[in-house]
Amino acid sequence: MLRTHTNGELRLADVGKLVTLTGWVQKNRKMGGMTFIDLRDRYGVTQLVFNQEINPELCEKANRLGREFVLQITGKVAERSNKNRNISTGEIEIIVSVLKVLNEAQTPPFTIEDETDGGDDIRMQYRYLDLRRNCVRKNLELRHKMAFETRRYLDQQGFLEVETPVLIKSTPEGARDFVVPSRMNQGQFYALPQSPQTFKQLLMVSGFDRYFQIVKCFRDEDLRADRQPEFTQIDCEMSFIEQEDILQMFEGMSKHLFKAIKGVELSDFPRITFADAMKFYGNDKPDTRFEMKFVELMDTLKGYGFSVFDEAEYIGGICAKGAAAYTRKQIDALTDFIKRPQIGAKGLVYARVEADGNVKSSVDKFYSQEILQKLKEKMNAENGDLILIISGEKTSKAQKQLSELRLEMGNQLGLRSKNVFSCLWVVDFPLLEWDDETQRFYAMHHPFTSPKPEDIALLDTNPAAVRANAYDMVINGVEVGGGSIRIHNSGLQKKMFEILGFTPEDAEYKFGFLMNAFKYGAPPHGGLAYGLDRLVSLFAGLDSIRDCIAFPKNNQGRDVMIDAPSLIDNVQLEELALSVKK
RNA sequence: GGUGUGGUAGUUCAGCUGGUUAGAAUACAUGCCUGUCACGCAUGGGGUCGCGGGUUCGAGUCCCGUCCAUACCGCCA
Repeated sequence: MLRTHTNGELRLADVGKLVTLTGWVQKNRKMGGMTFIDLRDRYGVTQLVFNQEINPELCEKANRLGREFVLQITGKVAERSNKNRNISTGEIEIIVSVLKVLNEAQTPPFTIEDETDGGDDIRMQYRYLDLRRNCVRKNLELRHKMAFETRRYLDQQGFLEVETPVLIKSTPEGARDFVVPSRMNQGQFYALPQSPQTFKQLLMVSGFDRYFQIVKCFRDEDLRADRQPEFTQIDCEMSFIEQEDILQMFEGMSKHLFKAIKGVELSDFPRITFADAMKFYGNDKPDTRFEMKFVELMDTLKGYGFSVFDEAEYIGGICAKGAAAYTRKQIDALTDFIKRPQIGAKGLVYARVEADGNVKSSVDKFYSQEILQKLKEKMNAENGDLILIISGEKTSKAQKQLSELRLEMGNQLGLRSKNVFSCLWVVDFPLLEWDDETQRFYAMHHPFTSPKPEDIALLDTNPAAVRANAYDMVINGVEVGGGSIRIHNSGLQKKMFEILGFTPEDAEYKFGFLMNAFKYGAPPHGGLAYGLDRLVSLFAGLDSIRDCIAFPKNNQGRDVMIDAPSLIDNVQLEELALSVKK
């Protein structure tokens, strides 16, 4: 070993020991007669002292050390005369007697500190330096701990981690596949898995009744702060279970993680149906850290000559507690916010409930105080509250807009603290989703999701109304996981493919292996997959999942550090029998 | 594919209504400094104002195009 201790472990009790440390120069403070160097590694920082009077040559040598030089030093642990209470090793320092430069370093393009002077771009380009920063390293440590606790919990519950292949078959349902050309089978392509979905179902057929895998998944879609082209799932599947068993098992896992990692005891997760989530929050992943539920106002406000409302298919309001003091300027800003093209609302109606109980609205022309009092009652508003109302010609669109407004108000009123965790299950998702553009149904979850038994009859008459045995785990408005009870009957699976517009040949070509497997005794099964990146971000209070990924891609799907993707040379193309369009 | 924001020193940014030699902080270098820990003080070097075109006597600033970054919408079974 090149060292006897790390830079985070020496304390007063170690005073007098002769130690050897290694690490990077965090800071070199030259005081003239003496020099202090902060030596950093992953465990912390230890101060080194060099004294001109005691050892002038060594002190001179220390003065020439730049940031990020790699050192090995030997010296005696001493108590500091001036202690630094801010760091764990702040009561001691090392009086260095031997100094060896293990490697020199160029000056890094940004400072290696929590409050770095580097922007995102330069930090990503030099990610290996960025990862030296305390705050970034901590995120990866948290990620490790969460993966470890996940394995511990699932192992205790009898789950087996089984690896599934990464080179698989392209089945372009849903997200676009990343595709890999085959050299030995020219003109043919593997796809990278969007999830190990079919494989974990096959493992159920094989009798691995409790499977999990912490696994990379790939989707070739546009990126977001919470979306990377490659991301990690905690992928789980169980046999001989019902929906309730899955919810219990993974609610238990979430509770375990919160307890083990954050020391937080969670109470049981409330459950809300998809229909109610849309009705009360306009969102299938509601942020339930705060109430501010939608109140539908068609009966209250329609038919009084205000044409915008009279012609609306939906009128809905939220009640912002204590926000009646909002100025005209603030309300105008909210109006601008929801009018942005991304949200696209036409306008915002507001009603202030004043201190005396009177309601003052932006549509007083059309509504008497009597009606406004009814509105106040319906909204369950108290004096000092602000009622915000959005209407629209299409219910789903207006609810979406109101949802954005609700979240923004939550932000503005400070109701979305990163230290509060509100978990719930959203259940009873629709099985199918109609797409106007292609004039066909798509599976809302995926084509292996089973319909609720009581809704199966509707498959032929009203497919849009069929509910699925599908569920999402939502924490603080983040969809951290989702899953379903699967179809385990080849006949029903065949019917699903039919409804989804697959020809029998198509279904056979893409998923024949699965339907075939179901003929050989498939057990009832179902599962769930967590987005590990999102879960870690949530635990760490990060704004972007990039911050908990060691080497993430940028907005264009590029790794700017290694400069990928890149061109390949003609020899490679020829081997693959590919040509690239110019 | 679309909308918004941004691109100026190694880095993070300021630079107004177009007008002298483009600034600050930090980083870096040199010197001074024996208890610093965001050390301090002094001095210094450092610029293709993303790129191309246009308007103008004159463009970092205005216009057009383009590239890059970023947030969001579409997309994400």
